Order: sequence, then C-alpha cells, then structure tokens
Amino acid sequence: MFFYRVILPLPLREPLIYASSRPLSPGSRVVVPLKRRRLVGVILESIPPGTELPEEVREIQDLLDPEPLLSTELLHFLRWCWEYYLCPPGEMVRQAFPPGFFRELKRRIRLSAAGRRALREGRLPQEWSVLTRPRLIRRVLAEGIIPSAGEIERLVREGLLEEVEDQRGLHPPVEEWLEFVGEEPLSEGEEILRRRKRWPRRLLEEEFGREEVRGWISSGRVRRLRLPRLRKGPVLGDLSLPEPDPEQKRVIQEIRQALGQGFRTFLLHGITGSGKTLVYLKVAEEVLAQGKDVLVLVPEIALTPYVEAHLVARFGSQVAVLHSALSAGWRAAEWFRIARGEARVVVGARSAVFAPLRHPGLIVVDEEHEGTYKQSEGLRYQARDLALMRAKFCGATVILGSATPSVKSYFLARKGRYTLLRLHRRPAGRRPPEIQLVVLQRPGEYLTPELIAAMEETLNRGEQVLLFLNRRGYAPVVFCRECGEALECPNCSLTLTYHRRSGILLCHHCGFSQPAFPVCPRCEGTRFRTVGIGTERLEEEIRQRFPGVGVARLDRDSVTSEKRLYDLLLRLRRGEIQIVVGTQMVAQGHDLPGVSLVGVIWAEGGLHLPDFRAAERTFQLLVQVAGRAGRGTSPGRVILQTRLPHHYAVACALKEDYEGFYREELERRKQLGFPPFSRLALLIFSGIRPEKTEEAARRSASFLASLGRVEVLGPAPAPLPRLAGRYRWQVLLRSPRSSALDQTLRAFLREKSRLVPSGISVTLDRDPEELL
DNA sequence: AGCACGCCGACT
DNA sequence: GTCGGCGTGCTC
Ligand SMILES: [Zn+2]
Ligand SMILES: [Zn+2]
Repeated sequence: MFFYRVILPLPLREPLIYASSRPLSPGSRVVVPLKRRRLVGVILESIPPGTELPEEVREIQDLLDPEPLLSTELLHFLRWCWEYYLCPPGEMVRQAFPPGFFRELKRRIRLSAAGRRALREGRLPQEWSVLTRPRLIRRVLAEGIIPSAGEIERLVREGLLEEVEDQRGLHPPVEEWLEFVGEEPLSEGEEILRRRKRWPRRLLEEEFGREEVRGWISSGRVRRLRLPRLRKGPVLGDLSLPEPDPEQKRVIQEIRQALGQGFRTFLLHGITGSGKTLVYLKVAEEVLAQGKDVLVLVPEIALTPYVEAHLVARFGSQVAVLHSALSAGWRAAEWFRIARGEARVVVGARSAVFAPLRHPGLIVVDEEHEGTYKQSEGLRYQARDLALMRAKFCGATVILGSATPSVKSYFLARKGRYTLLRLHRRPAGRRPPEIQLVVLQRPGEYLTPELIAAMEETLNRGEQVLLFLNRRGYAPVVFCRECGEALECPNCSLTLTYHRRSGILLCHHCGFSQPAFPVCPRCEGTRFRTVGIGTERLEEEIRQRFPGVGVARLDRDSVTSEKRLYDLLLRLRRGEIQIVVGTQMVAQGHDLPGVSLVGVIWAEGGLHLPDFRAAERTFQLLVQVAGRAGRGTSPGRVILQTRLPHHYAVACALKEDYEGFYREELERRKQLGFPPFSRLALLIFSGIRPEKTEEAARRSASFLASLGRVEVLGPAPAPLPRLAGRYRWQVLLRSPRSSALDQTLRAFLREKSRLVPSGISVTLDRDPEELL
C-alpha cells in the first residue's frame, strides 16, 4: 500500500491521509471517501514508509489525472501560502483554482464501434441504443441502463463501451485577428497594424472603420487568423509598439542577463507611456526562447486590456487570459489549458499568481502599487507578495512595474533587495505637465477662480478638461434642519450619502439605502440640508456654469458596465464631451488624448483616513491623475486644489518628486514603527452583540500580550465600529520579525475556541494594507 | 462544508 | 414521555 496526504476543499486543519494500492503522483486529483461522502481532492505528497499513520486509513477510490495537474513547485508554494496566512489548506486551494477543479468530471460513455456492431447484431439489449451518443455515466446508472459502475468498467475493458474524452478547455474562446503580411503598408492603419504585429479585427474595425479593414484583407496584404478572444474592455489609444530606445535597451539587457540565474527582482519605475510594456514583452520573448514560462499579473480594475492585447498579439495562442471578468466556464477552460502545458504565457489578475504553469521563468507584476492585488475579503492574500514568493520557489526573475511604486517596494529596492531600474522617457512629443497648486480659502469652496479660468481657456482652445473628485454621490452628509443631527446608516453609524438622481440616501460602506428624504429618526423633522460635494453635484454645478458644453460623469454610479465606459470614452474622443467629472476611475490608465487640463478638486481628500497608508495612496492617486493631462500633443496643465498645500503628499505630487515623497514617508513610518519597518497582523472580531464582541477582543488581546513575543495594540473599536449590522473590535499585532507574529498567531488559533465564544467571528489579516 | 451526536421546550 | 431546535465536533 502507498499512502498520500490529500488536500480536500474543506476547512480542515490539515490534509487527510489516504491509501492506494498503486503509486500515484503528487499534483494529481483523486476521488476519496470522507464519512459517507465522495469528494475530489488533490494529492499533496506521499508519506514515507515508517511514518505513523492514523488508526483507520481509507482507500483512494479514483484517479482523475493520470498526469499531475500541479507541479511540486506549485504545491510547495501553496503550502507556504496556507502556512503564512494560517488558513486551512483546502481554503487556500479553493481560492487558488477555478471552481471546476474540485468537481468530478462529468464523465461520459458511449458505445464503441464494436459495441454498435454488437447492438445491431442483437448481442446487447435494445435499450442500449441511447448509448450510440455520449451519455453521462451518472445518468446511465440512474436510469438503470447499466446497473453498476463496475459493470461499466468491465464493458469499457472489453471494448464495447468507450469513455468520451473530457472536452474541458479544448475549445477556448477565439476571435478573428489580423496580421500584416504585405511588403509595404499602404495606409496609416496598415502601418499601425504592422507595428502591433497582430490585432483583433473587432478592434481594428472600431479604429479604422469596417470598410477600410475589409479593403486590407481583400488586397491580400493582411492575413486572417483565429486567436484567443480578448476581454471586451476598450482598447483605445495609442497602442503602437516602437523599437526600444537606448534607455529601454539597457533596461531590457540588464533584466535579460539575470534570466535563468535564480531568483531576482527588478523594480521598474517609469511613467505611463515610458515603455514598461515593451520591456515586459522583450524580456518575455527571451524567457520563452529559453523554454521557460511567463506569468503576467495585471490589476483587477485595469479596464483597458492593454497588456493582454500586446501579449496575445506577440505570442498568439500560447497566451491564456485569467480574469474575473471572464465567465467561470471560460476561466476553467483557460486554466486547464495552462495545466496541460498548452499555454505558456499567462496574463491575469490576482488569482493568476496560482496559475499552473510548469516552469515560470519570469513573473511580471504590472502596476505593482495597485491595491487590488490585495484580496480585501475572506482570505486576504497579497498577490504581489505571493508572486515574489512563487518566484523564489522556482528561481524566476520578477519585474515589478509602476509609475508610482509602493513604499514597500521602493524601500526594498533602496535597500538593495531589488534592483531599481528607471525609464525616464516620456511618450513621443510629450512634455511634462505644468502643475499648479491653488489653495482653497473659504469653507465650502470647491471651484476656485483659477480653476474656472483655466477651464475656460482650455475649452476655448477646443481641448478637454478632466475634473477629479474621489467621492461619489451628490453630498456626503445630510443634516436635519430641526435638530441638527446627521442622518446615519442604521448598520454602520456612518453618515449617509445623498444620491440625487436615484433619490436615495446610501451608505457607502455596507450598501444600505433608503428613499430621500425620510423623517429624522431623532426629532421627526422633515427639512434637511445637504453639506459637502460629490461627483454628482460637481457635474450639476459644471453644467450650470458651462451651458452648452458637453459634460459627462465617470464613476461607479454613472458607468455601470464596460459598454457604457466604452461609449463614454468614444464620445470623448469624438469631441462630443468637453468636460469629464470623475472619481478614481479616471486615474486608471484610460488614454484620454484630448485632455490638456486636469483639475483635482480636493487633493487631500482621503488623507484624513485613520490608515498608515493614507498619504501613500493620496500621493499615488495624485500623480496618476496628473498623468492624465497633456497626453496628446498639447502640453498638459494640472491644477491641484487643496487646503493643505504644505502636506508632503500634496507638495511632492505637485513637483512630481517621488524621491522626496518616499524619503518623508519612510521617515514617518520609521518613527511610528509601521511597515516596511515592522510587520503587522490585524485581528478583527465581529459579532451581533457589542459587549460579547468587546469581551472576546479583550480576552484575546490579553492572551496575546501574555505571550510576550509581539507588540499588541488594542483592543480598540474598529475604525468602522459597526459594519453591516455587526459590531467590530480589532487587535493589531506588530513585530519586526515575521516569525514572532507567526508563533503568536499560531498560539492564538490553538486557544481560539477557549478565548472566543461561538457567534463571534475572527478575521485574520496578515500584512493589512488598510486598517479600516 | 456536511453530518452526526447531544441536551432542553411544546406536542401526541 | 417523545419530536425536534441547532450548538459543538469530527472527518484520514
Ligand atoms: Zn432632526
Ligand atoms: Zn452602512
């Protein structure tokens, strides 16, 4: 007998042990019994002879993958993950792989040629004629056509029945792509296609018109091919891929030299348009040539599939796309294609860090500072950090790319752990924007004369304006005129935001909403006063101030689908819109070529949040938004309105002074003992009853403190002390050593049932990025 | 996650 | 006296 540890998709503390009469490989999925259930699990490892076994070990019932789906490198990496995040292995693996992974194949059988002959000759029962077409085994058994699974197996061995191959992943979605194959391009469109190598026909038709594209094809200068279908997001803007300039060549060369030399990390710092994608592509080409695989992580909210498009254009059907915007079926198909070794380039969001590539030689994390790499609910893993760990396990090279690197990555680069590479080039013909600070003087002022004047000038020149305000809705606070109380969410005790168009008061934290306006819950008053401004009100004001000018709003309330975003961007390109009012959605990499003025309404919004990364996020957002200005040929202008002109996050964004910001921010983090100078773990206790929740947090905190290994901050009510109807308390653990946190957390989890009554849930957030 | 085992209220 | 509530605990 052979014995194996098997991971099951259940919150079990550890993998369970099963027996098999024949040897099996780690990484294969198996069907095992658990109590009276039948479950799919994956073999983690074999157990060496002589190891003490549980009293009763049950037998593996079935092997689903004759060839392992997961490499041992990936399994070791996953083990590291569940040990680091202190979660059940099954929980980790369920997060990592598509839902179909743990579902038993829907196996089908049908009559073989011999079987059909036997049926015709009457040697088989006539009701078996339904089996000339593939039929689910379960169904065949349920219908009683064949009484038992053993009988089916016997018939398959005898060659009367045959199993129909699993179709999963054999037909990934494709679409038509065009490739320039002529001698010389005869139009600008053909020239652009030549530079991009290949491009989806759908997008080319949008760019150049259906007729023109048809002309290229009929001339024979352009060839049609079927390649993986791109996600629907808009790919607008300049996508030409030039030859690398000398600086880019040096960067590419330096990374290439590190390939295959073991784990190494590069931090690639360069503004949008400086050619980071070009670097990824050139290095990826080399990695593939060396026989290794490539993994590219992109942020979840990258609505523009820019990097995906270039990867598919260059590497064709070797590319698999894993993105949450894809349907579950598509994702599963892509995932199995990777596992079978058919795709050697994977591009995807967060969970793609677990892609079953055999030999990753390069891992790219694009826009590495993006918050979406951190899962904010459930298992709170950080995909960028995990990418580094995975690379360490397989000796891969890592490129972290960003225009505004995270403080953590920058710190590690300065310390020498990463190699810092810079791209200074601005896109062709583009000058740095002129950034101007305007101090908001009067309370309630949000459109300064300076901004208005600049807007008028810009509009008169026929150029476009982008106004940035990171707060949706009409007004963030509504006061009762009778008693002066602010209307609050009954679940979270936070102020409700007034949304005028939809006529509701909305809680931006839990989603609670009620019709506007209710009766004041305190004094039954019916007259209200709105205070403050959100994008909805800003849009309204702008419409009044600039009659006859096309104004559009770009936030989650107005842009509810990719289609609407696409339409909006298209109208902007056609000049039907002159002013865009938006939240941070506008910071995210849409190419807005006609925008020459960016107005930031309230630069320090967000700085007040009780969060050690508030300044970092503000600085990054301001720089990203400012980068939206002057992307065409006209020089850009940025106006930052603020009440805190001397705050370093604002002042450094004004000068585009990364160095200055990071130095100041690191100094503060050091003084306060926050990351990257310490490691954190946040325990969030939540429950329906406030005093029980507090009691559990107190008991836990004193237990944690009694261990004496790490600093215990709290317990304290969470910054959102009531969320979605539950009271929340938190305890923050801090230590310079990750291993000390580890031991402390493990001790806590062992004692958890003693310290925390049922009904109180505890969430662990290791390396929290928000303390909210 | 299921599913069983186990100790207290309103029913034949 | 039993039927059933779902609170704790185990699954190789
Ligand atoms: Zn009132
Ligand atoms: Zn709420």
